[in-house]
Amino acid sequence: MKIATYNVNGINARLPVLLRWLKEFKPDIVCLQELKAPPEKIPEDAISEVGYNAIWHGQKRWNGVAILAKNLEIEEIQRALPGDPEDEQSRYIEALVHGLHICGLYLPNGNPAPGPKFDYKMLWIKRFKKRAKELIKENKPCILMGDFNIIPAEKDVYKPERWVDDALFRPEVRKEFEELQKQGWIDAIRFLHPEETIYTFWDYFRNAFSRNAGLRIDHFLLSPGLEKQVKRAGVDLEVRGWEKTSDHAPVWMELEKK
Amino acid sequence: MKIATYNVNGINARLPVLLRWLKEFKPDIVCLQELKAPPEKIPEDAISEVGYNAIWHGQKRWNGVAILAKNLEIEEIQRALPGDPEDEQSRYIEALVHGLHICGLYLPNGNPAPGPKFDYKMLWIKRFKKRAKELIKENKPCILMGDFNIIPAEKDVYKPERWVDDALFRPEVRKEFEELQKQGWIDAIRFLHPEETIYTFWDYFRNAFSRNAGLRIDHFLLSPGLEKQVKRAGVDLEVRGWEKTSDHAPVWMELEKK
DNA sequence: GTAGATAACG
DNA sequence: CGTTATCTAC
Repeated sequence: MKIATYNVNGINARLPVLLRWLKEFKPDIVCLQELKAPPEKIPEDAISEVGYNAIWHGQKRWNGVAILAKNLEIEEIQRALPGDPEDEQSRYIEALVHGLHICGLYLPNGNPAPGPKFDYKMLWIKRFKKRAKELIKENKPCILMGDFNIIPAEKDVYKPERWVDDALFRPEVRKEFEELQKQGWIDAIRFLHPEETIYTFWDYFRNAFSRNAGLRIDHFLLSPGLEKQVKRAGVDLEVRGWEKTSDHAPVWMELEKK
Repeated sequence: MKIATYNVNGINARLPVLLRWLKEFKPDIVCLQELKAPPEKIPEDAISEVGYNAIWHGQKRWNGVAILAKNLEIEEIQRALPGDPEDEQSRYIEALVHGLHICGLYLPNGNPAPGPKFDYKMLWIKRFKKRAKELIKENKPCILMGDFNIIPAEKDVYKPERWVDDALFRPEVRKEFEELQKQGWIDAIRFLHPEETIYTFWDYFRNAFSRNAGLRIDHFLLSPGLEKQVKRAGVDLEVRGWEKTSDHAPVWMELEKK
């Protein structure tokens, strides 16, 4: 069972790349972020034609998350992060797929920090931690996955010193990521590759990808015990090199049967 | 000697189509309109690579005219229509090419009429007639060519009754086109094809091209005597059917040696 | 419908 | 840099 997360940066602009990736890399369960399309403009038919079911939470211009599954039913649980009925941003979706509890998230970027956007990010994280704690208590296999917009540690960014004041790397944000792990969640990529330099995002500008000036901000957080079923994980770097590609690469992990 | 006029509707958006047309149809002298690009963004190198010299009069967003010539020198005469130093719109360019006096023009659309835009159109036409009269007096071979935004007669529009109040077809505008002809200028297309239905423009919307819901608004006006050298003229309809094409088709005429 | 400019967001 | 939306013009 191959599970992947991919910030597409515009599902319609990315459609050829997305479809090619689905066809060539065949992930079983996928969380997408930054659809940047209203619900009615999600290319459902094209996704269906390559064999995927899908549920999504889109909004007019920005954000937007989806869960795709290949020949598997997707049972939606909720499509909003609890804790703030006023929150209009479509950044969260939760479903049961193949007995797995999947939470797809697109955590706020938060820049510039400090400021209202950073405040929103911190509040969003607090709401998310609350939901994460509930899920831990359920004691069922669960994955929190998506674009966290959090660089967990110095080794997850090409030049840490340049990022100290950035909302993706500020100490209070990293601390929240640590606290999630203290709840019991396991950072799958780091669990399998404790020391390796692994990036999932490279800015479009200044040839960031060819210079490998990247960040690791797309993550899988596994509920306790699930790590025993994860033997392989990685980043589809090749996709980041395709024409008209996203600034993120797809990130994947393989889940073995118990 | 093949001479052509083509409203490209954005020279950069149209570059593949323009280059393909130049390579396949090999016009010797070309007037372009609606470059929609500032002078520094005219793709000079690409045009040069397919064998054309060029001069242009571009402006930031709209309008913009150019003269291209294949292996021929272009001697610029002026790049503004005389008569209003305040006029900022780049709609006129004049040059000597191969002994021919070429005036490339993009006459204002003028809609909605009545209104300031229509007033500007009428004033522009008056200035243009003045220059045209001067050119007639010079008694040298000269062609006024480009997008006139004038439908000369009922047979030049698919549904005349729908266009009576349009700035392209209003009686006072048609009258000005007639007056140009009274100065001595000869409408080359109509001279060769007195009765044929010939269109040069089809709206993008409502499948105007496939319904042949077109207009004839791109013209060649020949100085007296030049008509004897023109034996063939037409519209490159095929180009209007290409991918990412302009709403105008290229219009051409062939000039024989005396 | 299409193009270009601009603004917002990342 | 690059995506989407809005605006303007045609």
